[in-house]
Amino acid sequence: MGRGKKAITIQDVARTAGVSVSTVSRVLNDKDDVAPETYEKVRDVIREMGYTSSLAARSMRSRRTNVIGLIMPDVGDPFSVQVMRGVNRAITEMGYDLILYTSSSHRWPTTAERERHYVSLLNGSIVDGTIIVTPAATSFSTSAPVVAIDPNTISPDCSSVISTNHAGALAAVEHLISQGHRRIGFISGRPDLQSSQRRLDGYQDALRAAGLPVEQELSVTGDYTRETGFRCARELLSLPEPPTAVFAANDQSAFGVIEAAEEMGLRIPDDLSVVGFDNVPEAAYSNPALTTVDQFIESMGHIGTEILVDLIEGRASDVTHHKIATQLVVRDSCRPVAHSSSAAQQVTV
Amino acid sequence: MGRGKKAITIQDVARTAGVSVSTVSRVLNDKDDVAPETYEKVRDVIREMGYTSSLAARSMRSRRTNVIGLIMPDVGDPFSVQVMRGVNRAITEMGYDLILYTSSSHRWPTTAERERHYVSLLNGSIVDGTIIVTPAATSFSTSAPVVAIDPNTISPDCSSVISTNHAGALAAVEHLISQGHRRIGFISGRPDLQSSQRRLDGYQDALRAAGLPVEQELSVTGDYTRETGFRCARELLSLPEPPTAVFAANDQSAFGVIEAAEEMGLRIPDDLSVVGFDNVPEAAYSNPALTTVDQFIESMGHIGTEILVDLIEGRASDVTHHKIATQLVVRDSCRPVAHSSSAAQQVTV
DNA sequence: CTGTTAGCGCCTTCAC
DNA sequence: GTGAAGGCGCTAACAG
Repeated sequence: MGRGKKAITIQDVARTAGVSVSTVSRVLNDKDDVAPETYEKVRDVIREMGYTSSLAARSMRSRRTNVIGLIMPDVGDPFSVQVMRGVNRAITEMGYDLILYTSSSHRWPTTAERERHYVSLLNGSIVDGTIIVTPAATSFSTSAPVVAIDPNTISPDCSSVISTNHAGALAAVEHLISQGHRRIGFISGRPDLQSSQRRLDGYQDALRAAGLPVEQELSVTGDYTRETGFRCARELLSLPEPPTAVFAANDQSAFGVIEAAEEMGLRIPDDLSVVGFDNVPEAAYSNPALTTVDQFIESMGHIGTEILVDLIEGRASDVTHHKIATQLVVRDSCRPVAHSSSAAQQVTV
Repeated sequence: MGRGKKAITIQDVARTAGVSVSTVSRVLNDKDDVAPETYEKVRDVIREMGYTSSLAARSMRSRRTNVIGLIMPDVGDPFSVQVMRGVNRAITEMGYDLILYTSSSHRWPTTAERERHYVSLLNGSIVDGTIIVTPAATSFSTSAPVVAIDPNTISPDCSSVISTNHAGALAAVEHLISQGHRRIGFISGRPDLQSSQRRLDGYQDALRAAGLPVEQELSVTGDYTRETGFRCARELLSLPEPPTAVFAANDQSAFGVIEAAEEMGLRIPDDLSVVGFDNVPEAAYSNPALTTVDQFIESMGHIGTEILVDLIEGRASDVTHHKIATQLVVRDSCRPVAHSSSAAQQVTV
């Protein structure tokens, strides 16, 4: 609707209802010491005028807005979207509103600075607390609580939610090994994230446990994006002796691997086995359906929100680091190496 | 980081810089009447203290926050995500910040009421204007401008961005007809949206133009979701005389159709041709790759933002309704009916 | 029960 | 070029 219509304030409501602003405020905040008839009358006026109290003014007076902030690195990537779903479900249950903050990355030199800017912008202003997904920053100066989903390696002194990345990676690589794969490539995630580091450890530990060599050339550094997964896969598959299987640190990277393999004329799983990590919804729909490690991302968002609300409402005060158990999900992107064409290849060599 | 740390205010900055708050305010807003040395000093103090002005207080005084709001029906659905990408790119270019508002749906009886709540909550408060995606509400009482992406049928008196839905649907169905399909099913979208209505019109007009009958049973009402697409497809394919092709009003529905077809043992495109609408990124990755109508969703978000910013900055005052041209994208989910098994079926009947 | 009085943190005249 | 005062819309004491 058009311009010029000045927003109606609590004053307008008070005037037309014939009461004082404080009475309206009381009704707004459901204080009990208001006469039923007055309450009704004010409620009616509020409804009729379509009045909504100004978030800005409200948050300036009371230290509670019932709004929580969510800061994510990139809207649109499946991981973040899943976290958001969990957060959204949680706030619904707990009676909060959600504000997602995002911004022009180019105005800030580094992601970390950008994040810090948002946190201080939101926190102690219009938001009671903030959830930050895969943070690059390691500390925040703010009066309101912050919880990190998939935190940085520099363990921040804020609460966090993370999954059992090491165990998950172990399970994924063991699965591959049990299928007879000996040359297993690895594409890591964003190096600054705990999850990435732990998955690399898991990969290497699985190899060692099976008595396999940990070869440098089979392990390349990615950043959890599809594009990088694609590039890294090309690199791995162009090796003189390419891997027969690739463990990608997340599903996005795994999709990149599949794309690269297809482009190079390799069939999955016949010529190359691929395992991802995350179990984003797309993993089930991809072709072939992706074998991956479920880390219950939605739950991570949900639990993170619960922790945050506990902090906000004073039910908790310590920093907590919640761990979520992962689970291997076997689908169609892997098969025993014996039947793969690489085996045939070995014969010819 | 921890609790208790009271947020630092402009007063703190003023005190430690040895100037008055108004001087700090001037520096903050880049007013020119500040002595260079004072400016430098204040800037330094601000940086050192890590001060960020309170969004709440700021937006209460000045009618400009450089933040625009985005309200979408469901975070996570590909259409909304694409719009968000476009909006995000636009605000980056124009130096704005973005706040996405979402909330507990159960607290509000209808989507429309919820939307109105957000608009009045954000607008005239912490946001200079709002973009609303596929709105259910038809009007908003607010002082700040609003632009709708894919607006409601009740043409709202706010600016909007929409694509040439009729032409797009026409092209899609003509494509199917040119391949020999005569029984073409249609799954509509959310009935309250202009886009859905126009796509239905396009479907019917294409049929009529080709001299084909418009049969009631071949046209079912969906709501742009994958689940409903799935249900509708089962319905269509269970008909005594099922269609040989289905035009789904959007890609999500089309994915549902593909899923349903597979579950019923039909192969795509051999046994059933499918066309979608939107050309979301997933359409290219699906199996088979989906033939669809591109409506350049990201551009819709980008252009919508440009319109909004023009409104905010006073460069425009009229409501504008921007149209984006659609384009048919042929991929692998359709094939001429002559080779399909339905043709064989006709022989046996 | 309800109205009056102070500000919350900031920006904007208006003096100096 | 800079400071002081007023008020944005609202809530939280206090009075009555």
